[in-house]
Amino acid sequence: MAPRRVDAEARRTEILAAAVRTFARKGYAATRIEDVAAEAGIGKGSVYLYFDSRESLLHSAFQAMTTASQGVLDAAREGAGTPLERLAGLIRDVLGMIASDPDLSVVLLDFWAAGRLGDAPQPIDMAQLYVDYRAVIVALLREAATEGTVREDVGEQEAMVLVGAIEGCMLQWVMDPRISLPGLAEPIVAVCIDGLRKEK
Amino acid sequence: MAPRRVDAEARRTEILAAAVRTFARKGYAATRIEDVAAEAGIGKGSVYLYFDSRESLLHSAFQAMTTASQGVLDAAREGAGTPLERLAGLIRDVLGMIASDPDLSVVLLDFWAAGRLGDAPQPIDMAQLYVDYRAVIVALLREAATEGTVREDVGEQEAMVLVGAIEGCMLQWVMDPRISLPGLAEPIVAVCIDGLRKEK
Amino acid sequence: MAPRRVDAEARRTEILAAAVRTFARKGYAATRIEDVAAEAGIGKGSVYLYFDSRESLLHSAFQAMTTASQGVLDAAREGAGTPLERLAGLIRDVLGMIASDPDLSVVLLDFWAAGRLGDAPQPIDMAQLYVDYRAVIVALLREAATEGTVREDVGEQEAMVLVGAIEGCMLQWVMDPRISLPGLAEPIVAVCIDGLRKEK
Amino acid sequence: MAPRRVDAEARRTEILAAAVRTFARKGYAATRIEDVAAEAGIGKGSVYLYFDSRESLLHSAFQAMTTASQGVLDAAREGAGTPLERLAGLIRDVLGMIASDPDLSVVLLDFWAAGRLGDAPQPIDMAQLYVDYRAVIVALLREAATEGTVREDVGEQEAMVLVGAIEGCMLQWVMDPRISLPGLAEPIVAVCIDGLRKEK
DNA sequence: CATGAATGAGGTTTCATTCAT
DNA sequence: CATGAATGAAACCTCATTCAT
Repeated sequence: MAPRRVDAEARRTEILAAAVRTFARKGYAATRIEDVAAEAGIGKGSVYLYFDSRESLLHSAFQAMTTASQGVLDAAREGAGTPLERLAGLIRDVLGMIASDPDLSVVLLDFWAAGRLGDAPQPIDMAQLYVDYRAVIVALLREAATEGTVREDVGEQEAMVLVGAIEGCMLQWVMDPRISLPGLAEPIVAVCIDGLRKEK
Repeated sequence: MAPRRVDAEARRTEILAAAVRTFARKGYAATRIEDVAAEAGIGKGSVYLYFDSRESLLHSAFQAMTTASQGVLDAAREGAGTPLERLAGLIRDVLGMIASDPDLSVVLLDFWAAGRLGDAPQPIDMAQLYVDYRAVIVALLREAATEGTVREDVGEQEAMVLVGAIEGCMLQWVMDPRISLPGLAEPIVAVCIDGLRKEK
Repeated sequence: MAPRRVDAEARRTEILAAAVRTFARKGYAATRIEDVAAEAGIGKGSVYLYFDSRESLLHSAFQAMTTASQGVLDAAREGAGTPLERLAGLIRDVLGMIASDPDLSVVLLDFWAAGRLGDAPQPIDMAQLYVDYRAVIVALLREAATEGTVREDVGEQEAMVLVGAIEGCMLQWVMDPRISLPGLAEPIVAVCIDGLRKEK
Repeated sequence: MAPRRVDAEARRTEILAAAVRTFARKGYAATRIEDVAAEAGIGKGSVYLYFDSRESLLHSAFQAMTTASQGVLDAAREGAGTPLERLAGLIRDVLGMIASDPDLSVVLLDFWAAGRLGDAPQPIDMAQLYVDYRAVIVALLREAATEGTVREDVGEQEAMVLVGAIEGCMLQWVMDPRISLPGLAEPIVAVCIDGLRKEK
């Protein structure tokens, strides 16, 4: 019984990867289950052996991205170095993670579009992901403020700007893949942490 | 005849506004032509007297947003004041424009998701919009560099960070409307232009 | 607005009639929505303008049969004549009704088979129909008992036998249409009311 | 080898019993091969080692019922006693047989619904079963007529009424299991053989 | 023999679009 | 101009059946 649990898990992962590739290429709305099956090299019905529905494919992809993001956030929470160094590290890690799986990142566009429909039992809750991001960043900024390396009044709004810069850069990269995403890490650090203005 | 023309134009605008409201509420993918017609208080077939297809409604909404954006960009190009003042003004204007028509901004999620499908005769070219934004910002930054108010090496990447911060803040606001969007203008200016670090 | 309410009602009736014909010919299980549409001479999608689902077609057919049956039962309740005459009239009326719309009667086979699945919001409740039949027949039998024309102890069980004879004869007729259904009315009356045994 | 044969036969019987239970519970239309396999405690594919198809399960169940019925009919043909006693015995035997395997009887609903589709190589021929029933009953009635215990003119139609009463009572019991089916044997005998009317 | 993963035909239902009124 | 009934292409999902293990 259950001859190869590993295989079933692996197959599920293969299908999900095929789904992400297809979503990235055609967009979630235009992707048919049959497209995913063809991309995975299996029959249409087989997709349903591993996923309940087309929507659950999207949701599983979202879960994968959430898990990866949490890993990055954990690293930032537990990392070593000064707060601002860890913040810069977080920025680099996030962009690196995104660049390491471009397809999944492109599907972010569909997460955003689909996320607002709260009908699903487990909706795609991008808002929560941003809450988590901001919480980590706010903590780092407060720590830096305590150490006197940033302004005293930094808080939630500054975290929004930082998260925004990251997400907004990724967005521009998705729209125009000629942009080098990891190459944007330093400019983000330089602009948002070190400041645009000339050193006095 | 002339008044007719006005009426037709007005009717078209009404329908488009109804479409944007509906897209904002249910998302483009879940919006049926009949939903738009009901929101506009007209019959389903009448929508087709003013728009070619469901997709053209989305495209027209995109055009409206593009037009508004160009207005803001033109103002920044032609505005008075120092370059950094004009850049700060641009940031405030963009967020103000977005906040002034929240529904249209929510539909941005659908522009992003639909934009990548280049099949349409008139694709939704968000990438170009960001190119335009960056061009204006780069020009302002270069001007400021010439004046010596910012680092000499500012360029395209810094513009991406600024555009990213704006778009990324808007994104967070769309996902969580409790955020005050105009209230984010100053933090963006403070972080990205004035810098996070404590004044020495 | 609502140019022809009558037409819509008529169209619905036509489609239902087409559905009943198709169910009678192929059985409910083997009938596809497209079969019904073809029988009605319309497009597949048009069926859904008038009925929510395939199942609702069956349910509506059931309603039609129920309504017809209630008419016959009302006639028996309010009829004139001795109780046994009215009972005989009921038997004749039921068989006449059935024979007048053979298709609908054939669909009874599907009502029976589908009726037990109580998932539907308005299940096909044949059991209730038989309860109603038996109630009328018991009332007539009790009346006859009071008058002394039948045994004192007649009751629910004798009503079951009578209902059974009617339904069972109809069943045999459905399975073998060469049988004359109205021609069975007198034998039922003769056997169940007048008795099989030779007059002493 | 010989014991193998027995095992195979027994396994087939088990599966069929599981199928009948499942058909009775969910109806044939809603029963999946997997449901039957689960009920039998075996794998889905194993069902196909013993039965050709889903439909053949239904057909085999029908065969089982037919065989049981033929046994009852044979008993009536060869039984001892007066014709009317043997007829009464037949009625009791049929109801007893039905009550002894309620699940199989419930599946009658599906035999009826499926029986009319003559596409199958071995159709479910309920009509023939009723022909057989009537033949036996007609023979008994004619014999009774010869002996002078029933009217001279009894024939096919009276047999239909008797078969109808039996089948119709069973139908009501299937629809409403609170009814005691064996308890209906005496009322059927009393009404259809002894007569409803008061003894003079 | 036994299994259950894989398949794809087939059916239901939706909805963008058309067009007669 | 305005309408909404009609259409049928298209997509989801199910499940009977097969077959490699």
